[in-house]
Amino acid sequence: MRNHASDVVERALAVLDSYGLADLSMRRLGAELGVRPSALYHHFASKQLLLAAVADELLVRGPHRPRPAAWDGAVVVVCSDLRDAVLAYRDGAELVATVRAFGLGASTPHDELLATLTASGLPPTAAQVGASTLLHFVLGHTADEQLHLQAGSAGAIDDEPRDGSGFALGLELVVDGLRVRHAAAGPRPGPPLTPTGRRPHR
Amino acid sequence: MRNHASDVVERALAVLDSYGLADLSMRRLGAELGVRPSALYHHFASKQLLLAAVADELLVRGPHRPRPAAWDGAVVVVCSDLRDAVLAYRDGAELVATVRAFGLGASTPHDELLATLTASGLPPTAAQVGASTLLHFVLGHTADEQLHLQAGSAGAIDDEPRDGSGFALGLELVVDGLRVRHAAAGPRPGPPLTPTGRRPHR
DNA sequence: ACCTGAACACCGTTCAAGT
DNA sequence: ACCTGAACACCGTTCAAGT
Repeated sequence: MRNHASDVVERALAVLDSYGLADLSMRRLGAELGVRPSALYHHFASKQLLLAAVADELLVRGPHRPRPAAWDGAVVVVCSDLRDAVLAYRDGAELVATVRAFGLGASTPHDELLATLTASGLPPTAAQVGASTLLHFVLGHTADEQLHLQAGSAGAIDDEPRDGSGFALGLELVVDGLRVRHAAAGPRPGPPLTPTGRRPHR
Repeated sequence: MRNHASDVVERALAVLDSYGLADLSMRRLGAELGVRPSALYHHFASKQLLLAAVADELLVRGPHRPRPAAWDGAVVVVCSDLRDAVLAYRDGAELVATVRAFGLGASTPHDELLATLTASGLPPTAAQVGASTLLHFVLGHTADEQLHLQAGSAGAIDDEPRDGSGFALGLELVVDGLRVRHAAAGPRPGPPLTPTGRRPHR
């Protein structure tokens, strides 16, 4: 089939969106590409590295809105871009969180948050904690939303429905005395989430 | 061998602490109990349910310090207890987070946080977001600590060492205008983390 | 009540060999 | 450069049958 690494990543994104992260196996992906699973190891040394590449591609495909000059406004936009990027693919938040946990992936949102918070005048330790906290917040909460939406559509877990209108209603974060107003974006209108926990951005 | 469900949970905690969550398989656990893997399904309908019971037991074994009367002080203690509970077993934070993500487990910390924030006079939506955010923060950050400590000891991932002195250095959370001071506990002395990402509490 | 034995339908990964 | 074929060492789960 003469696939490129980019073909593999693209197909992986399609499998992810259609069947979810749990069903994104090397064997499944190989079959989808008309290739033996072992062939994938020519392109990626491990599944972890493959997933890292998939997560990076997912983030690249997300929105990249212009950053406001003010650091607190910039933080809001970075977090919103991240949220929209992971919501565009099924299990996107879980994927990015997993890759991050393993210390892989480009981690552009983390770097940008850290740079923004540092540029705001925060001491390095506070900026590190702030960036880490914001990422946990956005990815964790968004993963919850996606997971519960899928559970609801699959009928796997019965749970009272959560409001999916936004992930940081009226929330503020104060890092070492400096305020990040609505740091993780307030309730936004936007199209509602699909029952698969996926939402097209733009 | 005539095991009880409680024997299975106890042994699972031992396996978790010795070999980590990834190596806690039904087959491994069965072997450790001198029993076929299928025997475990007499006690728990699925691995998920087993893990939920293990996570609950882990939380029960954690510290339960008295809650201050003031709601913001109580939040600090609830979060600190949670942190110490999950730090007492290898991969504890990851385990509890996983179980929580699947909507299983007693979720006592979540309920208590929600009750505390609600009692503070927060509107229900803000209390929900606050409880969820605090949990993501504590579990996410603690999981990072444990994971990176293990990675360091195993030499699996090379990464600049993070300071493990605390997980919320000088951090405050403001939910809907009401301040939760040092909500997730500041730097505490306490014994340092072991290289396996585990710390005996008390 | 608790467990065995055997099977089913899967995993990630390695590696010599092919084209 | 990309892939096959075959193997290795695993998974979770089901289910009739044993004690």
